[in-house]
Amino acid sequence: MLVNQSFKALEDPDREKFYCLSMFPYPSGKLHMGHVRNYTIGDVISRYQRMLGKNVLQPMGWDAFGLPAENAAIKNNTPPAEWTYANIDYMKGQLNRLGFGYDWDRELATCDPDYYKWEQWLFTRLIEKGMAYQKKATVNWDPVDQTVLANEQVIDGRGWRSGAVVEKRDIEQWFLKISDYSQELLDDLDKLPDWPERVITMQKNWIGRSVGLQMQFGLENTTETLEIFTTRPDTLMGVTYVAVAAEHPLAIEASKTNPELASFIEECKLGGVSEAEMETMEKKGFPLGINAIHPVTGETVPVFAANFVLMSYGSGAVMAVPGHDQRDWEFAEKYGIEKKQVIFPATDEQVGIEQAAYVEKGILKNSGEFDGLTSEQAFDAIADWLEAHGKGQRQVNFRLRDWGVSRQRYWGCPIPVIKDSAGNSRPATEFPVRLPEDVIVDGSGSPLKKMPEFYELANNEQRETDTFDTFFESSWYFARYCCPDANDSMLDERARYWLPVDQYVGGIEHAILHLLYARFFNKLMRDEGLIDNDEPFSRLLTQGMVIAETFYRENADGSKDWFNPADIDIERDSKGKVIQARLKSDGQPVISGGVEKMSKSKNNGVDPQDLINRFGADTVRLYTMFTAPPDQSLEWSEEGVEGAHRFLKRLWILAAEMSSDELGIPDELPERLQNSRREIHTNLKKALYDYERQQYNTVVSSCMTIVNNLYKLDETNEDKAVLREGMSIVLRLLAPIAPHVTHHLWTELGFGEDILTASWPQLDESALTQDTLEYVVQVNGKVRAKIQVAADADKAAIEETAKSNENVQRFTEGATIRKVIVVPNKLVNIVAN
RNA sequence: GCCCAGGUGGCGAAAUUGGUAGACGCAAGGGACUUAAAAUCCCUCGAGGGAAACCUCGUGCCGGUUCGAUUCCGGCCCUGGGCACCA
Repeated sequence: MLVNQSFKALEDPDREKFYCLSMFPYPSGKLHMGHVRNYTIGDVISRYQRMLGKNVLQPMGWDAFGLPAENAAIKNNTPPAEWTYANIDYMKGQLNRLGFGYDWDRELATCDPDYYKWEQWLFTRLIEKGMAYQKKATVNWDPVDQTVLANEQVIDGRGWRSGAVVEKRDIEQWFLKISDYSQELLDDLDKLPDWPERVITMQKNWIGRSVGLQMQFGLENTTETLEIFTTRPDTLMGVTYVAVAAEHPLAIEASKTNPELASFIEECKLGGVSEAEMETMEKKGFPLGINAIHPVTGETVPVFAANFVLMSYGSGAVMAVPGHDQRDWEFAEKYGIEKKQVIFPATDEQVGIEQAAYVEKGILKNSGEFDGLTSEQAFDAIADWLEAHGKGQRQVNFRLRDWGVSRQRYWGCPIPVIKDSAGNSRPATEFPVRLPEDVIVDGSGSPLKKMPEFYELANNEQRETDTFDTFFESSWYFARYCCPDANDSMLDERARYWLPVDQYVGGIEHAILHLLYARFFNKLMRDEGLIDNDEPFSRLLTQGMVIAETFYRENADGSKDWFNPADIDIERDSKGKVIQARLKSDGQPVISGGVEKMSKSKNNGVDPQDLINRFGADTVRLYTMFTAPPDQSLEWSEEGVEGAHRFLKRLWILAAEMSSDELGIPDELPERLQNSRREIHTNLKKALYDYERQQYNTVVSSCMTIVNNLYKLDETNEDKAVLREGMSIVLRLLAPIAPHVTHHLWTELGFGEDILTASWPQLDESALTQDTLEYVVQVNGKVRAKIQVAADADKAAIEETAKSNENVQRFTEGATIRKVIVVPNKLVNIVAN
């Protein structure tokens, strides 16, 4: 195939490389508009960099393991592998019809044993290094289907298929010690100046470094202690109770003699494990009938079991300060627990804790020897006291938790671990550990657990039947693209040539998890000696969602039927405002449900294939680039697509009426044509700037303005020369966005062989010069006039012209001019009163 | 609940980052061409007032800083993304 060769990337140490990567798709069936947008942005950047002369690599592949394949398998009775490979086939055809310049020789699919064998190998290395370990973790358990559910499969606390109330269950799982890299993952964010600020902030908050105090509360009548961490030691003297997880050993022990507590603990097992659910559910607790001993005062405070404390995070116990933490305040209010105010405002302001917790920092009172200290001073004083008394120590804590990579699913990479009859694990030694592909999935239990031919080994040993989290595969694919055929190692020297990725493009929804895991994996691979770079992605562009209007009718039972926007007619009033929407087929009204992310459930998706068939790939690409800046959401509009199509037609017609004579710009041009050239080059300047800052919607605007100006030109040879120059500029500016049309016109007009290898247009600064400039004149900040001033006029002359303007005089008459501000080349503001 | 964004004409948006608010496009209205329609081309297009010149108001809401605020600061409201097993 021709496209294959044009975009084949070879390592060439003599050329500046540019690795442009778009997040690979999950092969769900067919491309959706979100893919089209993502890959158009990536392709525009790749072609732009290529026209700048760089050695560009743009690969594509498939994030092929995942839950939807199992769901499709249940629904259609097709093996996940078969379904996945068929989807890959179809979607690859679609990508090619959109004209994306991929090096298909580097294509990879994560479900290919030649791919996943290397992550199995790496995982066994991590086990040997102690970077991977096993521990119990809580999952959503569907008691009817006897299966683990993803958070997405828990709807209102119930299993999506069975409808059964979901329970929490602790099972043994594999973890990666990402927490060992917390500090480096945080620090290295400073090495990423070309990442969006919001992504950096989100990652920082997610890693969540805090300096606090780890301390031990005693327990009455035992020698045991409770480990507790706090970031607010200054409020320690306000502790009035301690809360432990419902499944904390202390709670379990107490429940043996307390049936009410036992049933409370049972109740806490209901519901899912997601943080959003944990944080928004009603906070409940139950006293254990045990007291904890305050480490400083020695006073006793009651211990509660609480549903919002999780056993698997931290030590499963928290101290509670109702006076200065809102959640603790509400809990204390509910259970009649004492609230103690120990922090007071540093100002004269009177703030109590009767209505709500006082969460600000301030001055300590009611805190014994710490009275009068500020919160900051108290932090150190209390930490020193506890350290001196051996009851606690300062500690840096991270919110980031170790990454649980075990999944109790079939369609994933088998975890390469073998267990002996005693349950001891050892890493596998031969790779790949191949996933059987001819498998029946029925939605109950784990298919691999029902396949002795997979897990049974000699000597009574068994294979692990869990598979990896699919984030595992997507955490290193960017490196494998550099050397997808490396047979002897995970990566080879070619990875050192191409990495890091110069530009990564993908959805904002990946701002935290995927990007953090990929950064982590990059460091794991570096520490394994496979690559040298610290960070995988130098520059990041997070594109917004594709959204569209929704329309529905409500049925008698309250359910809704959703109609596709393509099947709706819109009526507007004389100002163009929408007054009514009707279904085309029956002419009856439908209700507008607002603008939402394109989805099957709201039936507001648009099929890219249909668009390509009707308008061509260039129109679809141009529309997605023009309608919104890449990082904002893009609202679908049929009329907008027609507008993009209209522009390409205008470009085509203008070119068709041109001659291909090579006319140069004469040294002397009439003022009319100097103005035309100034318009062209002003817009070229904007477009060059916008290409660099990746704001492609205004690149297209500038191109449209240039074309509008070219349409105004006359028939003289001088006009034709300006037209030819303008056309050569606009074609190259548009080439990365609409490659097919521009390539055709480029060769047709005799500009060159291949626009892809054409030189990037250069700005002619001399075309921008002007004899006179327009200044805006303001009086007290309000625009009162526009004046023409010679370009070389000095400040005094500009002021004089401004003051002498008739309308300006109207507004300054009778007032004293206090100040005149002149902003060069822009404006004059006269301050008068 | 917590973290992060974003709110500008009828609509998508722009404003080179503190200096003319609304570029470019869509929709709408008027006109030209046509027997007619489509296509194409030309004009109008934030709101209110005024023959006009021009004036007043206007960038989610309230307040502040500044000669000047869509842009900076403080407080609210709404919408969207993420919250560790969707990808």
